[in-house]
Amino acid sequence: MEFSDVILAWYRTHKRDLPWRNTRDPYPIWLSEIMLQQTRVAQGLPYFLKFMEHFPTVGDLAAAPEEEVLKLWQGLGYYSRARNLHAAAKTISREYEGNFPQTYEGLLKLKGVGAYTAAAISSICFQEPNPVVDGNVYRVLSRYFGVDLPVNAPEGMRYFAKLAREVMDAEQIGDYNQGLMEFGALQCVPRNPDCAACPLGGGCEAVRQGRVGELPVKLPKKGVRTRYFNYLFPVDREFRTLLTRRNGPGIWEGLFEFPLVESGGVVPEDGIRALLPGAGIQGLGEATDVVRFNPNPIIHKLSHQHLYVTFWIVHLPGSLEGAVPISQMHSYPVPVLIANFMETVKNSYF
DNA sequence: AATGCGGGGCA
DNA sequence: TGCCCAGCATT
Repeated sequence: MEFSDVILAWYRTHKRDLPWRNTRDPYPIWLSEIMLQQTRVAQGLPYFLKFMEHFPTVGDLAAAPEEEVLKLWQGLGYYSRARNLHAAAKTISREYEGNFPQTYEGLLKLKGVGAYTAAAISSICFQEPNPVVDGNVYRVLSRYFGVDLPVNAPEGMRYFAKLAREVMDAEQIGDYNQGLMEFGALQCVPRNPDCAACPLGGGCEAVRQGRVGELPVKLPKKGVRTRYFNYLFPVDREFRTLLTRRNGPGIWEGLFEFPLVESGGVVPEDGIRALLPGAGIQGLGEATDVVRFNPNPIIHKLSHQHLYVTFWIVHLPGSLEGAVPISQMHSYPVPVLIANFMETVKNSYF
């Protein structure tokens, strides 16, 4: 048996029963593919179920306000995926009369759909023979064929794209693609794979050379940036607060947050008042009282940034312009960091 | 060609 | 702690 036959045979007996399998309807396939970009199945699954329930069709998704889409996406990260998902739904609904493009090239035009996702949808839904190349595929191919080109550099990406096409099974492309990814996720795992139990064992170049632990090769990524965030949680006379939308570019674009002042380091208790104007919010200067909420900064780690976050309670004697009742602040799409604070402050303060 | 973009799980 | 995850858009 050659490579693709082993993958297909393995897939038939090991495939997980997931809700987007056993369908060729592009809507759930597309939704799952977007959600699973850089995201584990276990993390994306509940979001998929939630979205399918709220938006049974692409038309339902297109008709929703972006804020509602972001709220449902809250916690899944990489929020541009949600905004692009929504934009693509509008395109499909309004320009394509609710029908998905049925070719790789057509799918590629949709916002948020790149080479991987176009290959996945076109192969699974329309049997177009395009190989998917994701993190799983890089790992399996680099090991089985003993390729040590960096998978995150252009030359390596071109090489693996070509290799992937050469070894695919064009006749059963949908199952082959899903099988190869499933194989990477369950058998050819990143660390300490059980090569003794691998159906490809005999033909694996990495096993033969004793280099399983070295492959795939990845170029080091840039270090993380450290930032200091001071969130001002205004509480006015009528127990209302202020939430503003983050307009990009940058992290959490499209999500809401409390007035924010960034500083060069952790701000002492007697230093916060001088920073209030930095939030650019009228009325904060009239605060009777500004109290640090968390004694030590909350360290919120993102892939590319480490945030040291302090929340400050800003008591206002008057009435705040454009404020939202504290009882309703939970309905806004916010970063996990803000959601956690809202939950804590609700339990400990009010 | 390089960089930025979340959050969670695991050894 | 560092690495990885069904990648993409932007520069």
